[in-house]
Amino acid sequence: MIVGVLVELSAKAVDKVFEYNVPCELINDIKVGIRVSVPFGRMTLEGFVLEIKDSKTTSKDLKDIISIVDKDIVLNKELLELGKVMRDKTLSTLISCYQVMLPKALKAGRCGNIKYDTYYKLNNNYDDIKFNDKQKEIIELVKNGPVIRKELVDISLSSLNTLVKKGILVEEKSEHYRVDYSDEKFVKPKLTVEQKKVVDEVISNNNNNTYLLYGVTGSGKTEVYMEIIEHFLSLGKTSIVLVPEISLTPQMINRFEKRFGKKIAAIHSGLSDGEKYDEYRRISRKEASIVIGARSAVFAPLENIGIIIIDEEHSDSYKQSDPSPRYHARDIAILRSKYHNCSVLLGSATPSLESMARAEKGVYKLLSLPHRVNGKELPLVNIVDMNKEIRKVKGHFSLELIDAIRSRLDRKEQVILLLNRRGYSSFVTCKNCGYTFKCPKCDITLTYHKSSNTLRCHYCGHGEKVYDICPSCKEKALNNLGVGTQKIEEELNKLFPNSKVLRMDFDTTSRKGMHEKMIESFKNQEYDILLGTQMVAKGLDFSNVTLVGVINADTSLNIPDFRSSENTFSLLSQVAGRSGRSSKEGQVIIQTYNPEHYAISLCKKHDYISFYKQEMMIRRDLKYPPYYYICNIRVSGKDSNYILSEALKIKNSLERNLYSTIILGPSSSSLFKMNNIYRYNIILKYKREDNLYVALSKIIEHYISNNKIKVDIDFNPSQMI
DNA sequence: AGCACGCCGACT
DNA sequence: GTCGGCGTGCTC
Repeated sequence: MIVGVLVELSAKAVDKVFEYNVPCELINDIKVGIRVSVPFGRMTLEGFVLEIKDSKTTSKDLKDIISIVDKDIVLNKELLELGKVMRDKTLSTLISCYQVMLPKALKAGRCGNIKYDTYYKLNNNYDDIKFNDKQKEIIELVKNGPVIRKELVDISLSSLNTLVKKGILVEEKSEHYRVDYSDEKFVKPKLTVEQKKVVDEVISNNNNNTYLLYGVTGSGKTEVYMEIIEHFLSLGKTSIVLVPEISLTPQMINRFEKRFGKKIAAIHSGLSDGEKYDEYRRISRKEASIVIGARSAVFAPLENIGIIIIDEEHSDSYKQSDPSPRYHARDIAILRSKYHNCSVLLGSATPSLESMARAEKGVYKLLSLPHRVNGKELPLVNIVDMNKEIRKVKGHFSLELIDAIRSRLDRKEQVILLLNRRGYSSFVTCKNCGYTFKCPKCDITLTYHKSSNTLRCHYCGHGEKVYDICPSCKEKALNNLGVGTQKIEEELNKLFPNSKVLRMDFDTTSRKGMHEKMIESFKNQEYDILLGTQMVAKGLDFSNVTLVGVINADTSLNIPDFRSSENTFSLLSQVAGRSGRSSKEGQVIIQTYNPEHYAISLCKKHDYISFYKQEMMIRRDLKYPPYYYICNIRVSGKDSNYILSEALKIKNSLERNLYSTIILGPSSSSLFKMNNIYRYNIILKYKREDNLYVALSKIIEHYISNNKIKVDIDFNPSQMI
């Protein structure tokens, strides 16, 4: 038997099928999609069997497969095909596409460990032997059926082994899952008319549709998801729910567990590799039929999928950007939905412009939930103009925000404060008027480069000198921005010495389980104020929170990215939605130096539609998505001169081969020199370019086995650093 | 990724 | 004359 094997090395040069002979003793166990161990050059590698080329013959020119790694298939037919489409769409290696689908324990070159429970039971014919007291005790314990080892208290392993040796006891092993879900029953809430309508639409139309569910914060999207899942469960179909990792908290998993019990498998970063492996096996064995997880859960090996749900669909966490393959979970979901002939449901209070535009064109079907389930209006949003407040503020707090916090503390209500700290790049603003430097061609914030004391645009490479006088108000008040949560915490402690502040940011939540613990203790009202970065904005549901304060709305607005307005609008809307979620009225206070910016003023009105329309006009004028696609070509290496000259060559070659594409750059990256690696970006903007994949593949081909330069291609990048 | 092959500089 | 530098190419 001859099989085609893809080995575990993720390099373009070896990203192809190699043929091997299968020795006779392995023939019966060989299946497509299995993991095998093979000799490769002087190495021994693991890989996946992709095809059975010839079931009869063998060839002298081929090497033999060494062994089969695990007896079960790790990649089914659907995933094997999906990987090939992914490779073609992302221009990455096939092996990397397969590896990203699997939990660590099942990736080629890794091994997982399975935990077992040991049981002891009585062998059928054991009499006519003399027992001592200990042995009689054991027999007494196990005579009514198998007993698990850990329940045999005070009994040593050696006495058990003796009985096993004598053939009196039989030892049995069964797999033990490290994660367990309760099966408590739960009364489901009654849906509103609005919610029911959405559910009916999705379940009645049992076709291959992509729905965009635009539902305001607190409109009960999760309830809708669960109702739809239940419907498909009753038809014997499975479901996938994708959630941004940050909102995949025990609080959230609990809601699904209460409704579906052991039917769910939740895959999140809080699980160990072993626990993830166990969850994955429960899915493969059809023991779990509802998978909840972050981006990679879109590859869950479910069969007979009824619905794929992507919650907070605008979240950039659905795009994998760092290691290749640079895929978007939404694209994968849609590909899988075609295979399963099921629908995809994208949900958000602030849909991405791409999705909304598709819904408008009729590519997606638009559904909406315009009201909150508690019947309350969305919270009142007050904008504090920090330009006017500047002489009255104490540290980073305006008097208005201080008063509002004080009144909640007096009423024993809770406060969430958002310190907006998206991104890492530094930019220059005017302390006096809020002016920021923008690129005249690209309309994005210029980034400050300390080494050359210049401001640069990362899109087109435009650069200008830094002045210390603001061109707008002529004051000498320019500064580099960036505040930390510790600083704000100190200010809070001074302003409200009797209040308990819980600080939640990357530093305080990096220890395993801390994020969950903090959310739990804030919910139990052990703290008065929750101060945090982006992570306090999503999905949290605290009934006693009646005030949300945004310390600095502008930071995300000033990020050098064409999506900065969109990201700001959605962040502010999301965090505003944390206020007034139960019977008490909610309020939101947003501090900003740009009160008239549409991303902020329209957030005050909770007016997503107007924001969408205004932002779309800008995107059209500046040729950004969703009007144009963007592709980023990142060229990196140690020799700066060589990298730049090759980047220019790439640009020239693209200019010769592409006809309707706008080519920008090469421009130096904001992390221009990182670990002594220099980076340049070439950005492509195109509507339709038939020759694009061919042209880009040729470039990749050209640099195969050139280790002085690395060329990475990112279609629809979420950010371009 | 590894490892061999191969073609030019400074050495016993 | 040889040792070794690492650029190039191959691995079923």
